[in-house]
Amino acid sequence: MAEVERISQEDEELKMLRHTASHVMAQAVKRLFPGTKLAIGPAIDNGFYYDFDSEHSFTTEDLEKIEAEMKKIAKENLKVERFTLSRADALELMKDEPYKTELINELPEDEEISFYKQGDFTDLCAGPHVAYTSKVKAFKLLSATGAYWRGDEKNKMLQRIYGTAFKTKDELNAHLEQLEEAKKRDHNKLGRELELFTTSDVIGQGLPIMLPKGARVIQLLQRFVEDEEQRRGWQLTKTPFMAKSDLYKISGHWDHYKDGMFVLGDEEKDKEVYALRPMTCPFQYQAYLNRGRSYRDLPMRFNETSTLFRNEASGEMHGLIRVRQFTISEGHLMCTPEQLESEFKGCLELTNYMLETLGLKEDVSYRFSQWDPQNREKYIGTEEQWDEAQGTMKKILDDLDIPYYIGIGEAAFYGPKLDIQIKNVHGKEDTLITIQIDQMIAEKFGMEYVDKDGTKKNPYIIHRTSIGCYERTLALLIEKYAGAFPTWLAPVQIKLLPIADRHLDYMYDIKKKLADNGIVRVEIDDRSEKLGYKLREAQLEKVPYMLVAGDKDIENGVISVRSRKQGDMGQMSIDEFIKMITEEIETKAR
RNA sequence: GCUGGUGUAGCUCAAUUGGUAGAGCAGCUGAUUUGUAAUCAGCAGGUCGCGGGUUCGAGUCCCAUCACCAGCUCCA
Repeated sequence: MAEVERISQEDEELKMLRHTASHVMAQAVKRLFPGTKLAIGPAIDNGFYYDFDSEHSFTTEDLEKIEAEMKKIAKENLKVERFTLSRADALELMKDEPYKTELINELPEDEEISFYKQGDFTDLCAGPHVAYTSKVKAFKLLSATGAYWRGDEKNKMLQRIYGTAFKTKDELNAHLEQLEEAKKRDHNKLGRELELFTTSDVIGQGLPIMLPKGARVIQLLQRFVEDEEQRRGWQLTKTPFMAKSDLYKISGHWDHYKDGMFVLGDEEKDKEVYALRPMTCPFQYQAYLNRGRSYRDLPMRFNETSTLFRNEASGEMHGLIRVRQFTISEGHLMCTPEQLESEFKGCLELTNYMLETLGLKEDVSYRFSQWDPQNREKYIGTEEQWDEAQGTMKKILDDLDIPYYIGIGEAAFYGPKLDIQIKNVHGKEDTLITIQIDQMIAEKFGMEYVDKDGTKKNPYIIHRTSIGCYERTLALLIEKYAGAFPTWLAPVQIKLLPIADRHLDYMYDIKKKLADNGIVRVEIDDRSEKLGYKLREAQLEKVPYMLVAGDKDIENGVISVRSRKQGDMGQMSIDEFIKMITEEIETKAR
């Protein structure tokens, strides 16, 4: 299948409309805040933005004013006209716009310099646009935030206003409603409400506390992953959470990643400096180096449920998606060049199996992350080595028919990656899983094997995760299922509801019987009679099964079953129920 | 790290221009014994994120700091 374009589902017309909306917004801002300088204002997925440089910092109230002005501009029904200028005339026209001037100066010699004009507003722009401002009628400004000029943190921070626009008011309202719905599924809100995790001011940023229910889900995932990996020939290691700086100097992390590490001690003063590990690689390599290896030992597949520490910048943290301490289903695979393709395939198959089981398979996309030859200091190795590693990966991806897109500059410092990307409920994309080929680091660590011909060679290394890191994966699962986990993963699978106090003992018997059959994620609501069946929504909706018992059930020795999926299932014997739920858990049904 | 916003009870939110911190839900106690979204009564719950300052007096104003949120940059 090879490289694919990421096709935007939006049609060109909608893009044009949004682009024009961004011009209308810029026009409104110029009218209301005359000194404002313009940067850029494109259409994006789901909307548009414009970056401004202004003394005034835009507030929510300003957004309302700008919206009102935009409505006026739409009403004025200005014609949107395109014209072109010579470079000199273009620079003259934009002499008060430093950002536009910079853009004009960087346009290639032979490029046509086009402008779009609507009434009192003219903007440097490649277009295209809709013909009249009156087309921009169903729009809404969403937020005012900061953004660096040209996306570079060394540049000035500008003010970005995001908005969205649709052809009709109905479509706009539907979209806004969708945004509200997404907020409700947000793992950072829902996960706290459901008591999966919390945070604490005195523990610190990016260090979530897993509450019993969240810890339970992660434990279930972890057992599932470790068992499956073992089945597929992976060997578990347990390596230290920290090491002397020596280790990271060999791996190159000390030079390339030190800012991202928690360093214990002072390099100037202390004889030895330690650092918490930001990745597992160099530790598992030591396991490989335990003794001499032969080609007969390969492939060697090491896995580890590995806790890592990364000193992320303070503004980066987000719920369980971006944290400073996390636990990843880590693995490193040492193999011969001949084995690389089939082993890579094995890693991918394992990953796909995990994604399918979790129900996330249809939500991911594949990114072939390559180095950026323009930014050499970010990477180790020679151009030849990178060409070879990327060539190998390309061949593998093509042979495996993976529909990928390319991400330049997204590679690890030691090699290319296949990143499996997923979007959260707000449409923001993150890496869930990564599989990387590394043809460079084995040599640095002196990792060798004796080949058939008696010569020593460096193995190829695949760095990979099978399910990603548990915190992030949990976050995505919370959002995917809106907190209603599949039965096999649900922290509480069954809620027992006695009708009245006198039915409580019966429920304790039921609970014991379930426990005897290995079903322990069970809660008795022993206050249900006190609450008058006032059941908390969050709990009720998120629990796969509720078992109710009253006089009639006890008389017949049965329970009344209510399933989240199927509703009222009527009465059944406890044995029947156990059989049913056990099967559901075993098949990991969604 | 940068830009902007937000921190009042477990949760959702009040508190005139600076003048004694309130409500609903949740919790606890008691009554009620009821077939699935709200039974009744009572009780308790707060160093207004933390620390300074201004003031006769600060939840309200100022400074600093921590955390949370949106975005940028960075990243699993």
